[in-house]
Order: sequence, then structure tokens, then C-alpha cells
Amino acid sequence: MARAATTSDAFNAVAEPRRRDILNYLALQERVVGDIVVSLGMEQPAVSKHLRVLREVGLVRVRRHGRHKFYRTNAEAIRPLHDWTKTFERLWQHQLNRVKERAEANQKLLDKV
Amino acid sequence: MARAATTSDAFNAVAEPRRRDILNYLALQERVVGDIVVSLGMEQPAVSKHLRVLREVGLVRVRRHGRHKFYRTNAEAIRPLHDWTKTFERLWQHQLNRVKERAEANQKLLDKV
DNA sequence: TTGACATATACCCATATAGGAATATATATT
DNA sequence: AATATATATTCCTATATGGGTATATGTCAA
Repeated sequence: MARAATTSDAFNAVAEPRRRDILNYLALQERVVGDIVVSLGMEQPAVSKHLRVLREVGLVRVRRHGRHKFYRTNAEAIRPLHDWTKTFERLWQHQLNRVKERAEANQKLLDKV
Repeated sequence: MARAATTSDAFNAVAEPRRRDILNYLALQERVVGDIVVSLGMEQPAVSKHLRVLREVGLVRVRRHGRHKFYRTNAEAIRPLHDWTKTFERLWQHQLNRVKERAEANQKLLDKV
């Protein structure tokens, strides 16, 4: 089997860095394709292709106005990613505490020397 | 160019669902490869290959004991993912509020009929 | 040393990619 | 109608993938 399609879910879609760039850029306000091309310095076909992937997994929404198309990030589609990562939040806090505690213990030992 | 390597960063590594399964499984306690094979019902070589990818991007840590190897999730490596998704948290809350408000407004109109 | 057990790697293959260049489609303007 | 503008699609290619099967490596036990 090959790798799962980029369009199979949000996890695969956002694995590509340029697509995350696009999502960041479209987060605060909707933008026209040409703006993305200029602002992110990518080729226009590349932008269109990335937008297609993002649209297919629901990460962006489109609105047509004449010959322009306004894209915007659909934050709701990022939520599954957030939810999954969040299940580990407690763990890295715990791991950080252990590192911190050990560092402090070592410091105490050093202080005695 | 082809797709970025699965080992290029955590985003690409966790795009594969079975690797997320493994990370979930190894989150609470370290486990031996054979346990993963049995518990997740995968072929042993497949597990080893997934573990290699996860290890290369720092998502798991290994400890050898005799002929066994204990793997555990390194939650800290998931943090960049969490941080990125978190920047959109405010947005989907906002978008949800808008949906809710509109629903309530529509309900009010219906009540008058 | 030989054999059993645990894990890792090598090899094969079908498949999807991202980028680039060229072209197609759709809409507006004159 | 003809042209310009905005966006999307097609075609090409090099590359990496994940699964399966077989095999290699490493370690323990007798």
C-alpha cells in the first residue's frame, strides 16, 4: 500500500507545511487566490492545488464573487487535531515536572559542594 | 517533488493513523514491541517500521532490556502540533457562537408563528 | 554451540504525491 | 466578439510510501 491520500483527512492535509501556511494566512480574514500567491510567494497552480486539498477535507470554505474566489479557514475542521494532541497535554506537563524536579535536586547536591 | 518524508517532522509522522494508534497505546506506560503487535493487531515488521519513523522524529523513546525493547511516547514532541492547532481555538469558538446565535434567532422567529 | 525468542532490515510493488509548464475554464471589460 | 483577468486542471517526473514476505541481527537458555 502507498501512503494515505492527502485528502483522506485533516491530519494528512496539514502535514504539508505550505498548506499550514495557507491556513494561517486565511485564519483571520478571507482572501482571494491571487493574494495567497503574492503573500506566500508560491506559484498560482500550486496554490490552487493546495486549496483543493484543503477544501476536500473541509479545512477551507470558498465564496465566489465574479471571477474572484474568496477562501477562508474553517477552524472547526482543525478541532480533531487539537483534540487528539490535547490528550497528551497532561503527559508533557508531567514529564516537564520530572525534568524540573530532577534539575532542582541536582542543584541542591551541587550547592552542598 | 514528492511528498515530504514521514520522518521530516511530527506533522508528517502522525498523519499515519496506525502511528497515532501506537502513540496512544504507549502514552500511559512503556511497552515491548510484541505487546504492540498483539494489542493493535499489526504485523511485527509493520510495527518495527512505524516505531522507527516515530523514533526518528522523537515521538517515542526506547529502552533496551535484554532482548526486549521498551518503547514509550515522548509527549513533548507532540507539543508543536498542539501549539499550532491551539492558534485556531479562538476561531472555532467564535464560529460556533455565530452558529448558535443564528440558531437561537431563528428559533425566536419560529416561536412567533 | 545450538536453538529459541525478540526485534529490525531488505526487498518488491502499487500508488500518490508536489512542483513546473502549459493549457483550460470562467467571468469581466471594451 | 475579442481580449484581459482570475482560477483550475492536465500532463510530466522523481520520489517516498506501507504492507507483505523473507531474512538478518541480537540476545537469552540449555
